[in-house]
Amino acid sequence: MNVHRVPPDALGVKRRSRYSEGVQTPRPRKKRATVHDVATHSGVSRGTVSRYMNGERYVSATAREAIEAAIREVGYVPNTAARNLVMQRSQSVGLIVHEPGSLFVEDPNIGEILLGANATLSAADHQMAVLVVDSDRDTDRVARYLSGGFVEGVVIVSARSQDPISDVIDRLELPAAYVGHPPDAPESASFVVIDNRSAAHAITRRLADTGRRRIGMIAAALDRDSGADRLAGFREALGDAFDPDLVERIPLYSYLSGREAAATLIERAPDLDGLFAASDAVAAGAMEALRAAGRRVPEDVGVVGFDDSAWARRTVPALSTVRQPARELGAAAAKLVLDKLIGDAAPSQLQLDCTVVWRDSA
Amino acid sequence: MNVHRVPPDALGVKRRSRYSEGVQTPRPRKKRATVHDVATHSGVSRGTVSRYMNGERYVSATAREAIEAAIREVGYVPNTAARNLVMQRSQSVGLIVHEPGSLFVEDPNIGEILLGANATLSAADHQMAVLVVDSDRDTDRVARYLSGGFVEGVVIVSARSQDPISDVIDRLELPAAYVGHPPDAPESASFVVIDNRSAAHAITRRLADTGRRRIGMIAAALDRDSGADRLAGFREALGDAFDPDLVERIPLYSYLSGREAAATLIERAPDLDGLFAASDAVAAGAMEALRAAGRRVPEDVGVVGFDDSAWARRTVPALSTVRQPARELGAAAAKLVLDKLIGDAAPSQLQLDCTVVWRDSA
DNA sequence: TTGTATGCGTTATCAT
DNA sequence: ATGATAACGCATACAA
Repeated sequence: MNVHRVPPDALGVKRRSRYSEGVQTPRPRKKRATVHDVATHSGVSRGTVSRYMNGERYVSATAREAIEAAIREVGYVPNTAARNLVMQRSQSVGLIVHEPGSLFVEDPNIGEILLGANATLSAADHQMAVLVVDSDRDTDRVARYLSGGFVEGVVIVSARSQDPISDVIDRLELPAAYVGHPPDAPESASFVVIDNRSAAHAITRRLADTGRRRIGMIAAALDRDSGADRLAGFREALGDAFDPDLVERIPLYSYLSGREAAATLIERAPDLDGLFAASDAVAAGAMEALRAAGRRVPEDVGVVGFDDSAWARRTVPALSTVRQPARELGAAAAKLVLDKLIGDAAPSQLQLDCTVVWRDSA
Repeated sequence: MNVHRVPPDALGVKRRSRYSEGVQTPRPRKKRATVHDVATHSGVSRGTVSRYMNGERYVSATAREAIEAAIREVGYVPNTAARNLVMQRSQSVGLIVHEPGSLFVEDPNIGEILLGANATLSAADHQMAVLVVDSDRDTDRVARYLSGGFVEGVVIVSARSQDPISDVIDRLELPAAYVGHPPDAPESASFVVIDNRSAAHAITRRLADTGRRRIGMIAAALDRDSGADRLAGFREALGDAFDPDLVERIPLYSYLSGREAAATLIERAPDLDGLFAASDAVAAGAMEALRAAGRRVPEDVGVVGFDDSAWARRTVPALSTVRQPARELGAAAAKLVLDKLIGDAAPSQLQLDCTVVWRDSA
């Protein structure tokens, strides 16, 4: 009956009463060799072995050789848990992915973000541990994990509003950096975001420059910064030519809503000749609707998307879109955490530029 | 000058001499409250606090209240590193993703595998930590991490041939389960695989049953079991009708190589009327090439893929393919590790069945 | 250059 | 029901 309590108020998460539901047979692990074993086998003291391990000077050649032989002999492998305990550092950083399952699988950026963060952390010799939060139970357990000294800092990808994990991070004063900007983000955190507004501005401008007169938009996720900023950029780029009737709003970035929205839009405005979709998935859906309505892309309607995801290369014709520097986002977030780890870098907000990728759909 | 040596022979990996390249200012962390603090503040002993934390009986109501107040007061959060050290368990399992970057981003199954593994581990209240191996440096660091008691077991996804990580796992006798079957897998490990051969056989058979006479294949990743077995199943299904000239080989499962390979193939064999692509991404690329060459799918050429990834539903027409139970693969692998953690389950090999999903492309 | 002793924060074993 | 005390494996200040 192995029950462990996390102090409720300290973490601010619903307390879990049990570590494990089932039987908890503590399986007898093979005993591993310790510094002590190496010391006795090599005839030196533990201190000297430790010094050897940490590469300090003042280890004689004879001692070194004896130690190396002993290590081989007993098969010594350092215990990092002990090392962490005494050094108060783990050389590792958590990366929290907080997404409903389907999105995690679909989102093309997430993998790149992981890779970018890992590359940066790796260069600084920090281990990245990805923690996926997929249920309330996960939330709870991850909170315990974070509080346990496993990680020295954390990168958060796509945090939710009112995310309990954010509370924990805040309370623990864990150095953190967010990719994206959750509405209720803690003051102490740093952020890396893309400049949605100016990117939307740029691609809309470019669409207009191809001679399109009646340009509409399918705006999505207006409750998030990303969605709202893309609409703002679109509006800004069009200036006086902006027509509210040409904007169709949908809640999520999805293929299906994109298809429906486009159908509605061309019915309302048959003279539509340009379309900015808030994401590539939306754009793909819209292109399908346009095709079904007998409009040719790009001849009749120019279509542009956002993300440069796998969708963009799959549509026919290939989609003109905005490339999100996903890898750089991950790298930058990791860098921010590392900075906080070294000195006490002030919370900062980084904005990365996107690039327009012009293909055949407009 | 913080240098740490991993005993070369114990781990069998190239030894890293330094933990970090740059300056290593050990940033003064905020001192966190300990059991000791809680004990003194509440007027009970450390033992009692520990018992309270672990939910054991024999804690009086008065003691409980005093402890709870003290915890709130000092903001106590348990230190898992210390807990791990004394308990010799971390309640967490590593999941190693060993992929070249691009593949990690492209592979639709990896996300599902993660989710499946996480769900299973989560149910057993174990934390999953995803470790991505993307460079030699990563290999080294992950080896250290594994040896450090951070994780009690490990799930390995898509291990490479001669993977140094596998050596480490073997040497540490870390309970492990592989998703997929690396050629030089250690005897001690367990595996979860899909039956690539018979799945390839089944879908090829079905393709032939639609009346196709000249059936080709784009075979990928032949250095892995998955790739080799799919080719074997294809060949087996065709029997005497198998024509080596109709097989095009590519190194990776990718859209672009699929497109190129298909172009080559129809040039070499213009009478091609059926095509088995080793993955959906490859199939999508192939369909693009067929379209470009003026062939209609499925009228002129029937195309089938493998994976039932997101690709399969994006192609026009929708792709007939083989569904990989990716989520179940992850779940099963995690379960195997958990079993080893509880008792000493013998290494086992699990084979999961795939199902043919027949859509419109053939 | 090396050995000794102490502490890191917890759990566990004894007493009481 | 509770309090002392000994581990856990390692790093390090200090003594030698």
